[in-house]
Parts: sequence; structure tokens; C-alpha cells
Amino acid sequence: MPELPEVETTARGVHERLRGDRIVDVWFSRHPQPFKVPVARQAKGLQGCAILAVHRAGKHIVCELAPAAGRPLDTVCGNRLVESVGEPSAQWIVHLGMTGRLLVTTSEAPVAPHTHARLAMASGRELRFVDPRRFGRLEYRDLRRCPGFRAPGVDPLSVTAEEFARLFRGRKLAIKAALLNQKLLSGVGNIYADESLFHAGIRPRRPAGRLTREELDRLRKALVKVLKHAIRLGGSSVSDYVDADGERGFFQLEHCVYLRTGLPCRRCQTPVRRILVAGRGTHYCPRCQR
DNA sequence: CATTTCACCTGGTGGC
DNA sequence: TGCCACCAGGTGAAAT
Repeated sequence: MPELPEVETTARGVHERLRGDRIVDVWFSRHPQPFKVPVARQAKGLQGCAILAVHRAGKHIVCELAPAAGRPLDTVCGNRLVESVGEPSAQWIVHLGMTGRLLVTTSEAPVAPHTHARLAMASGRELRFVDPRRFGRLEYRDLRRCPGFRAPGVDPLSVTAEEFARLFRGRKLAIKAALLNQKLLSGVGNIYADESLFHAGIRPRRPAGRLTREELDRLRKALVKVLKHAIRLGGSSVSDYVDADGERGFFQLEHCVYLRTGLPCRRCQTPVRRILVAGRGTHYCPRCQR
């Protein structure tokens, strides 16, 4: 589910609800995979921490943490600690994989199947990680021992035209595959790769290094426009994506090609075609995209 | 190195 | 209704 707009929406939702709150209890499911760091160590680090801020880095959600054990909880401003907790000393990093959800609930809310982490907060809220396919990843980082998390590639919303063009120079792989490579751009996935290529009028199989500067400029602008529009609409809910409040997004209603195989192109009525590129279902309009 | 393929998982859908 | 093939927002390891 989660590409840049969905991750951004989720991170904002968690930030708004849990900033300044304190983790009072930690629970992890006993599943072997989805944890990069042993759950016992994660639980120990998370316990008692205040959440200073939550933000997006590529497709990752980063929670900035500081130990707040023993600190009296300030209930003046809506169960939140006052701001001055200091610099973050740890991070909890969440990657949603394909089907991951990060939800803010109350601690009494019924626990959904495939819930793998529950962080009970001082406010009575609970942060839950739910992930049926278990492709998601949870990581705890002690900032006294290792550097803060950085997405591997550049952010598509802030990349300059120069930088963007340089990413693809000399590359033979399909532009669609290049867009999906997180070491180049961090945050673009299958939906927004297909949609931005449609809006830029570029065929997904074109070798990345052969695109003209004009095409690359068009592609970058289309990408920014599509991503920003999708963020405004709360992301795309194709089957099961929901934000931190459990609400669906609306950008799926604006998809022009993604998952529209055989349906008429919204611009020229030609049936949308589906091919495989880099092993991923890829949708395009054979008339509008060259 | 750059690039491609595949395994990792569960669940939904549509054909027979 | 059941069974089966195929598809799905992602990524990294292995193969080429």
C-alpha cells in the first residue's frame, strides 16, 4: 500500500496524535520475520520514551524518541509532555511493506488480526502496527551508538531538475524500473511511477538514459504534481490502505492508468495496456505515452 | 558493477 | 460451494 503519499499521510497522523506522548507499555507478536532488531531490545529501548516528533524519510516513518522515564507527565495540554524534552536520543523506524498499517487507537479498541506491535501511551492511546503479509520492518536505533536514519536516495519532492536528470544519466534500465529504485529516488512505488509516466507522456520501457532533458523535466514535474495531489487526498486506498486514524484515502479515484487495464484512457479513450516491467505490473496508455 | 529474477507472506478475486 | 491460478502498495538476496 504505502508509497510516499500514504507514508506521509500516516506519519503526519501519528505526529499529530502522539507528539509529546510517552510510551508506557510495549508488546510485540511472536513472529520471526518482521523485526530487524530483536524485539526484546526494541521493547527495552522504547519503554518509557517520549515521542518528540514523527516524520517521513522516503517510504519510512521515523519516530524521534527521548527517554522520559520518571518524568512527571504534564497533562496541561491534552495529555502531552511539554516541549522541552531535549534532543532525540533514539529512533523507531517503521516500514509498512505492502500491507502494513500504523494506527493510533485507544488501548481498549479491539485488536485486529495480524497486529505485530502495540505501544501503549500515557494518554491512553495506543500505536499499533498491523501487517498481514509481514513485509514491513520495524527498527530501533540508539542514536548514541549509530547515526540517525537517512533514506538511501533523494526525495522526489525536493530534488532539483539538475539532480533528477543526473540520476538517470547513462542508465540502460527502463525508466519505470529506475523510478522504483529507492537508491535513486526514495518514495516512488508502483502506483506513482505509472501515474507520473502517464502524465509525462513517457512509455515505461524507455531506457532511462535515453530520455531527453525535456522529457526528464516533464517527468519530474508530473511526479511532484501527482505526489502532492495524492498527499492532499490522503493517498491511494487500492484495497486496504488506511491512515493512522483508519481512514481511507481518495487518490485511487484519480488514477489514470494504475490498475485500469482495458479501461479507456481518461484522456483519449484508448484502452489502457498492462505489461511487466522489472517484474511489476505496469499500466500505460499506448497512445498518450511514447 | 548494473540489471533482472525470485522469494518472502496473506488474502482477495474471478474462472471453472 | 470449492479449488486453483493469478494478482496485489515493497525490498533485498541471488543469479545473470
